[in-house]
Amino acid sequence: MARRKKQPQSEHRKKITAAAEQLFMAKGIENTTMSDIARMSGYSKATLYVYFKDKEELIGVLVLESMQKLYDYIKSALECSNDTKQRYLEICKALVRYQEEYPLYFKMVLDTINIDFETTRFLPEEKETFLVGEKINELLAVFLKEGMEKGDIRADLQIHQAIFFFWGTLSGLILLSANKENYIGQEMKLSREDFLQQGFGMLYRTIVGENV
Amino acid sequence: MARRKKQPQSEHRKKITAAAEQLFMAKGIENTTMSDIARMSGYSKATLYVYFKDKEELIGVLVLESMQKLYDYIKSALECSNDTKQRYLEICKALVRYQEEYPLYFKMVLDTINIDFETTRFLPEEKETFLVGEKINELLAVFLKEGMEKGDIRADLQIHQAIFFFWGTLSGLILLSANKENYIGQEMKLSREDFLQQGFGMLYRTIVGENV
Amino acid sequence: MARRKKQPQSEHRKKITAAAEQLFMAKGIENTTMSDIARMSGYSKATLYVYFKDKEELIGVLVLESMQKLYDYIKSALECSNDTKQRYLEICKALVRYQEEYPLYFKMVLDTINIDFETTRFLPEEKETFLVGEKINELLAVFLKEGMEKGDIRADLQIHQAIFFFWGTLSGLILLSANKENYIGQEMKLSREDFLQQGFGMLYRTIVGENV
Amino acid sequence: MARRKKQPQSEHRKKITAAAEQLFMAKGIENTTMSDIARMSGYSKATLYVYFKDKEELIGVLVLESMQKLYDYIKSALECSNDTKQRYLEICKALVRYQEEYPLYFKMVLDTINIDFETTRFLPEEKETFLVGEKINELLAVFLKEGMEKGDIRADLQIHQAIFFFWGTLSGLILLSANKENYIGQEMKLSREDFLQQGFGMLYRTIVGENV
DNA sequence: GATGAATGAGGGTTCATTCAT
DNA sequence: CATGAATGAACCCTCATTCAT
Repeated sequence: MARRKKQPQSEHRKKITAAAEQLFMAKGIENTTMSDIARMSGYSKATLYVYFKDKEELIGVLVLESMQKLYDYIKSALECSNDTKQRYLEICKALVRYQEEYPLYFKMVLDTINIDFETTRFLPEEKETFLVGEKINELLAVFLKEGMEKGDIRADLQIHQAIFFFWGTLSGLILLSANKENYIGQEMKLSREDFLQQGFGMLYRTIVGENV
Repeated sequence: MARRKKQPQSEHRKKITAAAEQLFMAKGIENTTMSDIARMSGYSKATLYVYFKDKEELIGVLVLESMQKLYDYIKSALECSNDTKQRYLEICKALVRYQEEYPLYFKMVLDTINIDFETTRFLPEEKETFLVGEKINELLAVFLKEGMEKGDIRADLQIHQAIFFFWGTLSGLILLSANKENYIGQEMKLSREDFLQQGFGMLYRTIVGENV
Repeated sequence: MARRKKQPQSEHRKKITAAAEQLFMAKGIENTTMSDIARMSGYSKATLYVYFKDKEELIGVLVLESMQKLYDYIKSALECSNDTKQRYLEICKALVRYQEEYPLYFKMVLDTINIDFETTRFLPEEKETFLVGEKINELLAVFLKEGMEKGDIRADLQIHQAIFFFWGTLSGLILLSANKENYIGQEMKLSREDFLQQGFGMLYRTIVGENV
Repeated sequence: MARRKKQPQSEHRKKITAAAEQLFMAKGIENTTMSDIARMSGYSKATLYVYFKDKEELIGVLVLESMQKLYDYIKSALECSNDTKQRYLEICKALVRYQEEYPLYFKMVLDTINIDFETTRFLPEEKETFLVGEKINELLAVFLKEGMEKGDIRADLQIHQAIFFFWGTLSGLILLSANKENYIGQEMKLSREDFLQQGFGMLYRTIVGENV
């Protein structure tokens, strides 16, 4: 799945991505120039191109890394408890945390990734990102199945569908609450956290099983 | 609804926005240059600046127009029927239609609009867009209230919260289904439409009243 | 000497030049656009070109007007008194006043006007400005002659030369004192006025006659 | 004298400033575009921006260089002789030469430089230019003092004042004679040189001492 | 005469990218 | 491997000016 001689992330690549990360966060991806990254990472501009094919690849790597973090977050979330609802809420927290740490990639992941790998040109990193996404989906599938077995979750639930349903609704909720935090605070008498908490609760009810 | 110029939307502005619209759609906003727009609209680059202060204003006008369309869609949706569920589903359809017609603005509206008008610099178009958004929210508030009165919708629902909940979840769902249409088709045996239909249904259940 | 149908400055032309004047003063000539002038004068941009061939002509007219003012100032200065020194100092004051009122043209008059009318392309206004300049020089010539006759001014003075000498030195002094007013205040303990006063005095001594 | 880059004046900067110089001279600063400079210097437009932050800096460097030349000229002038009058005339010659070689900067130096460094934004080059100007003033101060000690120059002369007096009058004279050379030739029967020579002589008399 | 409409011809500046060394 | 040096290709925007009406 790898390509570039994978020195375990060549130290150099790490320094560069670290610098890029910081700058992307501070000024946005579009507003960060390769010069900026060169300056901050301590390499020359040309050297950046030794380690990365182009700016796109650099971004791709960062997205991939963030996706791997998300995988870790969700994995941890599932290990936190055995209670289905508890675990569900931990997953939500993981997503919130991801959005807070990587606001830029959160959107990208929802937007462009997971494209048709037959028809579209794509970076190897994108494919890998997709694969990590798949692994996350598997994690979620297992979680749902276990919940169903316990009777905590509706038995008639279509697992794949539910996963997508949650991806969509949860990310939509989180994104909105992030972008309109002020507005939410003013209109309702709710903090972002409380608003999300309630939203998460409502969504949970859509899959909740009979025996609850 | 206010226009700066006397001319009832000076034809020219229309031609220009139409060209811009098309190009934004095809290549994205960032990748569309004023030269592109000039070429496609049949005007010279300089003429563009006669009718629009700058690229930003052009975009702002387009977003505003789309928002007004969305308002119309939702208004129509509510007039379609008296049945609460029916009306809800029509609203969802309106959103889907909006996303299909204005995929670019759909994201923008969720992202950046509704900013703090005290602290941030903003275009008059942005403020107007916000105002139209408010009008949409009022429409939705009335809809929910009526549903509650009929007993179709839970009496304990916090209206403002519910509106935001739906903005977030519905748009998240629609966006996801748009971006990953292929993937959805492959993974599940579902068309985008069916997937959305089910999703809309699940979300409706979160607010459904006792007497149903 | 005139060309353009001389309605005695067509009212319209006056309004336009007045607007231009004000803007040139406030923002500099280069930074004032024809649009600015149109807006401020209440005419359309195209109308400006009905009354003036181009921006250059507009400037030319303004310079000419200023030159005519300077003529008036100097004429008045000479009528103030019969004492040669007194009159000299009044001329100096006239120049200072001119520089203060028309700082832009002061420089232009010294720079570019009075060109070779055989070899160079020139505006009719430029020629007229030149002619006013000549009239000023005649005024000064008479002044010097009268001073010489009274014995207040050296008898061996070459009149034309002296006039040029004073144009150069006085304008140099005035310009410098205008541009470096702050610096002068700090370095010496002198106001601009006092510095100029002393300078004018020193220059006067270069032409002063025996019987003083 | 300080250089930002390590390269001992990177050859490239020299080529670029040389091209700019030539073009500024021929067409004026405003009418010279970065494209012009690129073409003439043999670099691409983008390369210009590698070596200079922007057009302003390019100009600043040129002005600074010219100022340094002027310093050299005046220094040499003072070393030419021990006779006060002789030295004075050499200084005048230095100024004339400077004006002939750098007519553009001659004006700029008199116009805008020496600004308040507290209140105004300025380029490092501008500050340096100012500093060279100060060094020139010191040279002149020493010259005047020596002349006073010898009794060649009036003992009651205020040195700072005199320096400014000469800056103003000499530069005014030189500028006028440069701009109206033809006119001078026609009106009087004098070459520019002779006119200046006489003018310099007259000005010298304003400071000449008792024992002459 | 007055102008609304339109524009040609640039302007300075930026940036991802390349390549010889 | 690392980079200094160089650039092509745009980009957004401005302005004096023209011309049909």
